[in-house]
Amino acid sequence: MTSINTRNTKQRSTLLKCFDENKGRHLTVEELYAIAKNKDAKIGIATVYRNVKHLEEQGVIKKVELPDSLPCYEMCAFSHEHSHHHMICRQCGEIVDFEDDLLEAIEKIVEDTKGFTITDHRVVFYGICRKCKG
Amino acid sequence: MTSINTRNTKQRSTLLKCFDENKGRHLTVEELYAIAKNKDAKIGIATVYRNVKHLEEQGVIKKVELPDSLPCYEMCAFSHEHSHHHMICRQCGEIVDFEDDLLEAIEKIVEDTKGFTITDHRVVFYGICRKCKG
DNA sequence: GAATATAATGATAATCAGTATCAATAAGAA
DNA sequence: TTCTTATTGATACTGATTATCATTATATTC
Repeated sequence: MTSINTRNTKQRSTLLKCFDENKGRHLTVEELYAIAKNKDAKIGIATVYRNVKHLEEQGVIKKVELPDSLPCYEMCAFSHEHSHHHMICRQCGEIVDFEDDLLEAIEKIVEDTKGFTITDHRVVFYGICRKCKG
Repeated sequence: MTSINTRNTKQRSTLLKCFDENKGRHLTVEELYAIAKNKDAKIGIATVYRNVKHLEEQGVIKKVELPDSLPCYEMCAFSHEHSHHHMICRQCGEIVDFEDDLLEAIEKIVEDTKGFTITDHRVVFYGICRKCKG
């Protein structure tokens, strides 16, 4: 379970536990820091930044960048189980996930016409959610 | 041609001219500042930031946020003429535009299943471009 | 065209997210 | 237990963006 040049510290497993207990949420570094503080009041913000970078490099968590907001992170396990994209409501700001692999057809067309081999994509839809439509 | 509570300054039209002469490019604030300096050596960076925000609010330019990079701006006229998305090559970093309205089918599905009325979308594809594939 | 009100400017201080530094700590191998 | 060094916490620093403020200049009114 131990990687080369990596040590399993109390802080790192605390942060992993935070992600694990918040599957399905996207956490900013500050949010993660606040949650982690409840488990380890002495944890430092720099440690949170360092471990977020580290866990992202290890492929444990995934960065989610939505427009006009700070980057968020979520567990890869979750995002793999449910390959999903994001919809943002222009009115209430709520972020709704939706599972989907409908983009594959589009990717095929782009690959054919542009000679561009697509490995990944990020998609955000904007609109008005069901709730705000009343 | 004059809006309420708005004055057409030399600096603002300089910046508009910069955008107009760079249609199809995405400019960061710093890039815009450098280009504008050639036309008006005395223009200040704060003025560039202020006018970018102003022009965006007026719907004259559009913010383009790509992952892991600074926000860019482009003229809306251009982005309307050619509704386009972005492909980023993982190898050389080149950003390729592609025109498309293939997402409409997907939007219809999302609207039907989620009750979410979609008004806009932002899409980034990642992959390897033709050049890098050799 | 002069007077006027105030939007806009330029310079720069302040803010904010994220990174670098560094001495102290602690994980894990020997 | 000893030892190497990855990691930590505190904090200084950086770079991008925003706020402040005295000054300038636009556009309206006379």
